[in-house]
Amino acid sequence: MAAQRPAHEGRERSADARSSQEHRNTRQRRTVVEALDTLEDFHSAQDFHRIVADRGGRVSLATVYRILQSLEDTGDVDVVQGDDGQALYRKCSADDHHHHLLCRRCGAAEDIEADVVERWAEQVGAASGYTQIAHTIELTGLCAQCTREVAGSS
Amino acid sequence: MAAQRPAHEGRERSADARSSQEHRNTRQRRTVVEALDTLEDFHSAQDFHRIVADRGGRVSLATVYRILQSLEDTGDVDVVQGDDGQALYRKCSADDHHHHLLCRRCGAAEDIEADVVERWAEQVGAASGYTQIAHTIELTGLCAQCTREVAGSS
DNA sequence: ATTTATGCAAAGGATTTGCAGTATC
DNA sequence: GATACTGCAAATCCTTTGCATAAAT
Repeated sequence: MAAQRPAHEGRERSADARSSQEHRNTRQRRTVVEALDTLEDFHSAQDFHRIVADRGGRVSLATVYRILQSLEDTGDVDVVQGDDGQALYRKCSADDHHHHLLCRRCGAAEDIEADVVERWAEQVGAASGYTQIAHTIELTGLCAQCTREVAGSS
Repeated sequence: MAAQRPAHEGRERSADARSSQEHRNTRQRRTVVEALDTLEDFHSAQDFHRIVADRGGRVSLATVYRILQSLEDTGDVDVVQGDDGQALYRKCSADDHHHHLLCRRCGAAEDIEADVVERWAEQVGAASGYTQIAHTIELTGLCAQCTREVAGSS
């Protein structure tokens, strides 16, 4: 019923409620985490599977899903729901809350901090009597590069 | 690849690029649209199918999907991707661009206009050299009612 | 040795599509 | 009557699961 909601809500999570569970340090887990660390932007589980495969890693799709899910539980990845309904994962780089600006065409991603919006969200929520406001904010557009390319070909 | 993007982008759509196509006025279309008009908050296609059925309407699931899709194209519904990856539809009450504040607990939804953010989005995008900025902004929280109820039971 | 993780294949759930039949314009 | 719309069932796509096996502690 509720709409999209990224792993990170507007609220901060207690710094100890995540990570360092008793996960077994398997090759596939290491492989996926490494891929995750390498990539800057959001990718689907299927993407990770392919990416890992391209790099010579061999991890079954089901396992990729399981690992990603486990990382989601421990708060080590950000998750957003893609347009087409597939879940997109990205390493949780900063511990602080932040948002993204994605290029619709090439997938590039930039982090953007948004004090303004943080405040705005709290404000609007409060005005309607809502509490525990969390927000999902994603900006998409065409990066400078793609803007040029698109202009050139049209 | 790109992240969630609601029916309404940050851009305004030309007031005539939507609605009033040459859709045939079929019983099933009327039925679905009526349900849509009745309900205030977001519901999945499957929800609509069931709701319509409960009211005695007989519209196949596939058709519900097709109608909802067509309404999306004409800009007559707002669409957001639910947590579990299912698309949620709601009638587009206002003609202007707006966002939502949803209650995580009871699903209530409020419209919120957000000039501030509109401007902010443009600004941030431009600062990074991005063009054609679109934004997805969803606020979730606990409505006043639910806030009370939750407080009472914990 | 125990216990958790992995692979594979099958199962699920949401959404789409092909096609023949039907309703609308 | 032509054409768009519907229903049904099959087909996709993403994701989850059951189960036997392999690996980690």
